[in-house]
Amino acid sequence: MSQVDNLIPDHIKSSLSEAEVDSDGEINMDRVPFAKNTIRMDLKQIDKSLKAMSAQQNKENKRNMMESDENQNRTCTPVNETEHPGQPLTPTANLKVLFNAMSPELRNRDEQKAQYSDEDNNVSLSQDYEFETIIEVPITAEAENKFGPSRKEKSLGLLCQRFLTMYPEYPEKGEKIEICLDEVASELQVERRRIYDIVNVLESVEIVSRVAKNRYAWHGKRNLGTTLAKLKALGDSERFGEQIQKLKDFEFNRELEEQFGRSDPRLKANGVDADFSIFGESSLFNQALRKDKSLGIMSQKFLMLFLVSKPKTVNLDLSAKLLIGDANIDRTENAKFKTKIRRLYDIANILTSLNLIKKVHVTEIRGRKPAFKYIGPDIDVPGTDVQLTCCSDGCHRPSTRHSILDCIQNNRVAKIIDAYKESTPRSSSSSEGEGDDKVRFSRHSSFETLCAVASVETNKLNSSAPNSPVKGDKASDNKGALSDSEAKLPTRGFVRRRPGLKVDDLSSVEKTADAIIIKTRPQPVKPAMKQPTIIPLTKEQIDAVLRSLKVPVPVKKNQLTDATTQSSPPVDDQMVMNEGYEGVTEVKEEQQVEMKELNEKTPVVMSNTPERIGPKRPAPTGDSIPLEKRVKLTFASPSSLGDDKSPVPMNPEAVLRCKKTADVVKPSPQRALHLTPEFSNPKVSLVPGGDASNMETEERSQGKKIEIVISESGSKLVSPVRRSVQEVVQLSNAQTILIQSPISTSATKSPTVVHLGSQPTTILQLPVQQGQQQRLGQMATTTITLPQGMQLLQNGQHLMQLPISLNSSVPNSPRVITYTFSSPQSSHPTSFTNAQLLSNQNSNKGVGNLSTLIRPVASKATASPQAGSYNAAPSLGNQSPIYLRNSSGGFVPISSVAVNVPKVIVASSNHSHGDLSSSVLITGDTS
DNA sequence: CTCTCCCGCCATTCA
DNA sequence: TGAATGGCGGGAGAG
Repeated sequence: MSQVDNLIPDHIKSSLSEAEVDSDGEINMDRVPFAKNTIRMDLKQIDKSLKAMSAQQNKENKRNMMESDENQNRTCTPVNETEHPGQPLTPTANLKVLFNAMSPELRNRDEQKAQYSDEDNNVSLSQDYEFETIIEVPITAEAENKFGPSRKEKSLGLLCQRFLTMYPEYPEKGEKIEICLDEVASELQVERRRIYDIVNVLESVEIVSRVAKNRYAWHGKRNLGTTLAKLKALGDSERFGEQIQKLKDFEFNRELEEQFGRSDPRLKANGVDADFSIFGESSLFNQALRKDKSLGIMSQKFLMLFLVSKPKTVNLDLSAKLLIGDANIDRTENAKFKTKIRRLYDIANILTSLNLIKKVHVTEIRGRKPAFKYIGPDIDVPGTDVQLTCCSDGCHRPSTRHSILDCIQNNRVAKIIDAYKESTPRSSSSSEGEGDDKVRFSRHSSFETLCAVASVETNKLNSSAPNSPVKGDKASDNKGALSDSEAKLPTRGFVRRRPGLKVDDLSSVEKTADAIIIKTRPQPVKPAMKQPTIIPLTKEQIDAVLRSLKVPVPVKKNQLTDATTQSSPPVDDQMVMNEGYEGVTEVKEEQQVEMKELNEKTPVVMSNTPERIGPKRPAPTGDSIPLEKRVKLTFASPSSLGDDKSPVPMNPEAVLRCKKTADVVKPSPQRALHLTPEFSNPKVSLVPGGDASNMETEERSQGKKIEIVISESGSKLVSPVRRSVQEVVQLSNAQTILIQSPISTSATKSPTVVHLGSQPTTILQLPVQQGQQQRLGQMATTTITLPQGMQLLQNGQHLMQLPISLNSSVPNSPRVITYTFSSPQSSHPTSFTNAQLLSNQNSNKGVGNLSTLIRPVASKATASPQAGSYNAAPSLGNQSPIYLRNSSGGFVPISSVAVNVPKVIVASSNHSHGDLSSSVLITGDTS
């Protein structure tokens, strides 16, 4: 140490804090970062470097001061810092030189000392920001790293934070704040290049918007909620959630193979191992153009991934793959991947500083992985300050190279706008925004078009009235064929209606061009039962958002029912309307029936009343119906039938409601059909803290929700004629039944009755295909997922308890697991072993969410011949099979059982996902 | 070693 | 045409 000590000039020594100088005057090099490795150099060299640096720094400071005065309002080109080779001009460059000369810490201290000795304290902050920071940092072990412009201190996130502190988070209405990039760069003492990075991301969330060269308008976070909502709507419309889920399945399966040597056949059968070119098909994820690689657009896509994911956690690898559009990209070799990761780090750091995301660690099969979790405003809950306007400040802003929300340069948006213009002659009356706050920033040459678009959007918002021409046209077209206007719509989907769809027990029916809403009796929404799954936007808002983006949305006849149709994950289906939204208040109270159209490409009506649908629905001829459809229905429970508070008259018809997003020309990317969405569905709605009695009450008082998913298999491995139905029946806030039954359209005639809880009678009727699946080569399975404790009929007489004993080690050793359950009425315990980790994609926040599915593998399959291709069956031994009873009095034997174990895959640092809820998956023969 | 991500070259876009 | 932007990847700090 003494040797090193001798190399340190006295003036540097004196600048060291006491913390680094021992009582005997000897420098404690252990507390001087980098000193050990860098301080061995000639004193003359050090002094020379210091002098050069000091002189240069002073020169730089003077220049900056002059420029600062000069550039108050001018747009200027940054000084070319490379004009002086060998003579770095910027502090950063100086420091780089210094780093080679001596410890940066020592150098900084020397600088600080010189700075503060030569100048008074009136030096502008911009001149000595770093120094000031350094001076005031207490010298602690943690703070040591902050001495000097360490790498962390120069991080983009920190820089962004400093940027944000320069302007009000929520500026007053009408307050116009302009940003000069030069000033900011000067203020923050960074290169312009870094400012561009920050501004681009801020622009992507509409915190700023560009108004002219070198000038931006500051909006703060006033538009943040709206922007996020738009991103979510766009992501939903593009069904990115499904894609993400598919990719997660794919990744999970691959890891499964790597770790355990086998993948899940069902996932494979559902196409999870299909190539992921679909990620590149979407224009939103098309990286072909330079502008599509913009940091801002990338930021929006990145945010979108969070907004549509369940849970809102994604890792960079997954994001990069999605953004690149190649799931098989080599993450270690591929330069493209590395670059993408770099950019995502940049974005993530900025978004982190915006408190939109935070870094977490996710434990997966292969271990702990870093990831980011969305922590921004929850746009899934009511109360979100989402305005009807494109932007909350009334400024129709999204017109930039760096926004996928750009409705000017986005062709699809433009086409939609044109279509609306053609079909809707209207005078542009603007009601958006606050009249006194319509600040429009004109940067784009197509500003006029921008205004036109804004007007169109406004009209669209206003056109929610029943007499909208567009609506009328669309609504009148209910013959199953595409109307001209529909065909013109540049949408990804198209409407395929089923005329005359009827559903029993409907309290109201809504028919629109692309949607059918089936309403049943209203059921009172108990405050305590408010679901965590709330869609914050009204239908009008969603429509407006979708229209402003690129997704044609149905024009509703009755807006009272529209708020329920936002495409969103099943979790969010519990729609509790926000009272703050006028015109939808009634809906709020009676969200009895929800038809959720999850697949925008295939708006096909599905009903659980086969006898009515069947005749009007042509028998499936395989490829005759290239549609995927999901319809979610909620049926009022008998006890609630008398409480009809619905203002909507009963109407025994169903309304097809589906977004017309299918691309008529381009075949829709095939979608995997799997249980994932349902399993992950927080719609299970386990209310934390809710007790059993409450659930029981709810079970009786509330209606059941049935989600029917009819989809053409997205897998290349299965027959194209295969069709499946998934039904999720929410029996209460705590119980969900999921039945997956490949059916033909005429096969939904034999509902299965599931006996639940204390309900003595029928609770659920599920269409079960009979005798069709084998002929059609379909997977003959009926899958029911029951939460822990749910009871099933056994032999049509007994309720069978299915207690699941979970071992905490299960998640870590999924290969060999034995589960045993028994019926209280039966002395025959049933067990199965050799369960297989099936899926990890369903980790959701909240109690009862499922992330990992364990199901038995085929080794002990005892499936009956009717079990078809399904290869999983429990070892039921010699005991009597467990049956599900169908409505016709027959019984459907259960052929397999699986268990949903607690979510273990995703574990944030606070372990908020470590619930031990579980459920049972029962597979039965459908014949 | 991998993970992060700063840095600035230089291509592209803009005015 | 020069200035304004910003894509990109080398390479180094951090862990």
